[in-house]
Amino acid sequence: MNPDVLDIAAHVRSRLAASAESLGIPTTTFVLDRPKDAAHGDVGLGCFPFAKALGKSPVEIAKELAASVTPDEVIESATAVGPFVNLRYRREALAESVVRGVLEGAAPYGQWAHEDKCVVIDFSSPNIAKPFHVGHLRSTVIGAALRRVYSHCGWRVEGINHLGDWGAQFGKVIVAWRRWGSDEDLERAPMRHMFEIYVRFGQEAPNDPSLQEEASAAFRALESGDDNEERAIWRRLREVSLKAFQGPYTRLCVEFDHVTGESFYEDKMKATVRQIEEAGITTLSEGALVVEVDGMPPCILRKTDGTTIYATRDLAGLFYRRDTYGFDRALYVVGAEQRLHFRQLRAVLERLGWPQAAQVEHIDFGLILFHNPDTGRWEKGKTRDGNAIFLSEVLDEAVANARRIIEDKNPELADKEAVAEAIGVSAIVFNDLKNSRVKDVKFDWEEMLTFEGETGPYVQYAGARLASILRKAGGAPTGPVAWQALADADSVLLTMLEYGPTLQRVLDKNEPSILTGLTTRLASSIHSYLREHHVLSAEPEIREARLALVAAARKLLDNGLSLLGMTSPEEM
RNA sequence: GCGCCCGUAGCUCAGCUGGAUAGAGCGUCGGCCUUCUAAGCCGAAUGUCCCAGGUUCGAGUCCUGGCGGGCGUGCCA
Repeated sequence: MNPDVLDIAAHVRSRLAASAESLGIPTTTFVLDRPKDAAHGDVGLGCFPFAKALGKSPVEIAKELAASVTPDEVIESATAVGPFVNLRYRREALAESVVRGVLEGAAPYGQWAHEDKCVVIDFSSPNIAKPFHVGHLRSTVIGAALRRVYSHCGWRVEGINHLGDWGAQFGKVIVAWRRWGSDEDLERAPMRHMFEIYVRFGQEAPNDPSLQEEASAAFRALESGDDNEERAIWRRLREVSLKAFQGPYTRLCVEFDHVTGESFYEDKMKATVRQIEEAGITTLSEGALVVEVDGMPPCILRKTDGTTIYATRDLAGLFYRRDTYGFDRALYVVGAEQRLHFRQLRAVLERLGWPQAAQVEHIDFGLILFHNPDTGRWEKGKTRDGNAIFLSEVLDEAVANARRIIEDKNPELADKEAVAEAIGVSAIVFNDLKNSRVKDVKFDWEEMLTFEGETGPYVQYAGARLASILRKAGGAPTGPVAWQALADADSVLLTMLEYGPTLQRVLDKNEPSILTGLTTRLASSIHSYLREHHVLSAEPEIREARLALVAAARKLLDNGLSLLGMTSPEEM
């Protein structure tokens, strides 16, 4: 933290710890949190865990501890309420610490100090044989958010788009292209066309066994390494797809540090397999080279037909990442249906004796479910007519909705199109990041296009109101601020104070929804505050203090949203 | 069959390392725009935290066993 700005949370923690120590209380198990009832105080500490060690009741300990924490420039009071010690910040200390902390970009509000830690995040990783549909949204959006949060918190981050650009499916793609591909259609609607011929392959294969054989042969030819016809087709289709993906990535503000697909490991696979063989943990089983793992099906390294499988490529990727980046954490933002695969990978690493095996984590997330009106249930995979919903359609629909609402609510708005894009796209991102990862997401147009309540636009709207006040005031105050004037803003300030711990929890659990929740609560406290407290018409001293608060809240909201991959329009 | 995940208000979900009276949004009902954006605010009603045991001073949270749903389960990713 900026040495000029006092970190009041740390201050309270150390004051409490000092008092606790003098009473013989072990401070390792300190759990400070915000009391459920705000009337109790700003920070609470339950004394239950100390009772056994001290041989006293929690109530008694709370009383003693509260008595030993004397007020100072930060702590207004420490009171025992039953078994809890509750502290109250001095309002001016709270306001100054938070508002200056944010405005001056001090950690944890601004960039955290660089740590010598590296995280490798594998996310998005679309299969380039298939269109970029809504199913890819989750990995993309969750991974991109994690990438930014880790970076904000001082980690070195290697965000990798591990494209699905290799594997047996490309045999099918190549054959489908040879039979039904059209240059003209590929030019006009590349993803649509590739999807169509891929689907056609799936439809015709059951009636025509030669297709499947041809596909296997094509992948063998591709994997042979020769510069043959198969490779030329593969290269061309890969390029076209990659270009087509750039559209959604740009709209979603998603960036990667490396775009290295499975094909990147083509020439590293042999060495990987050899290393694992040399470790003596492989066996030959039913014609395939496998690693047996406890309580699970074996992990296959080389199929009976001699070609590799995704496990081989993921292992090659892990070897590469370890050697190249020396990661402390390796995250795979991949759907929950691949849990077994990642448990197998980790088990292989453990058998290899990797010390960092436990740091290889599958960041799993739930499925996107579609409503089936025939069964009345939510089901995996397809929409009713069997068509995949393209991500760009979803974004377009949300933007169109934003456009309609702007026309209705704020028709005078300048630059409507850009604002509609910002609102629509962010609404989709927010919708995907608002619940915990593991929950399945029900694909519901109505819910996604709702802009009221706990939604992206709700949070953006709070930011736009703040921005509007700042605009009218001509900016944030520059002179000294009468912090005590913000005594009535504690709900906003205390919520802002949670920013640091929230980011820490996002990292601990690899769970962006925790941050989404904070932005919602911050927006909510802002909306309420603005209703009760007028800024521009207040007495000069109060007006200046409130402006400082408004500037800080706006900035923090903006920071939080950009970490999530959302934009905050100045007006909406 | 086995493994893993989920089960909290009518619906969608929060609930942090077990701790204070289980909370939001949507929907319902009732208020609030001659003051900085009503995409908003305020209020009301709404609970067998799936069930049964157990551990604990204390369980929505931990353990065991059920029930319901989902995903996966050897050469797709």
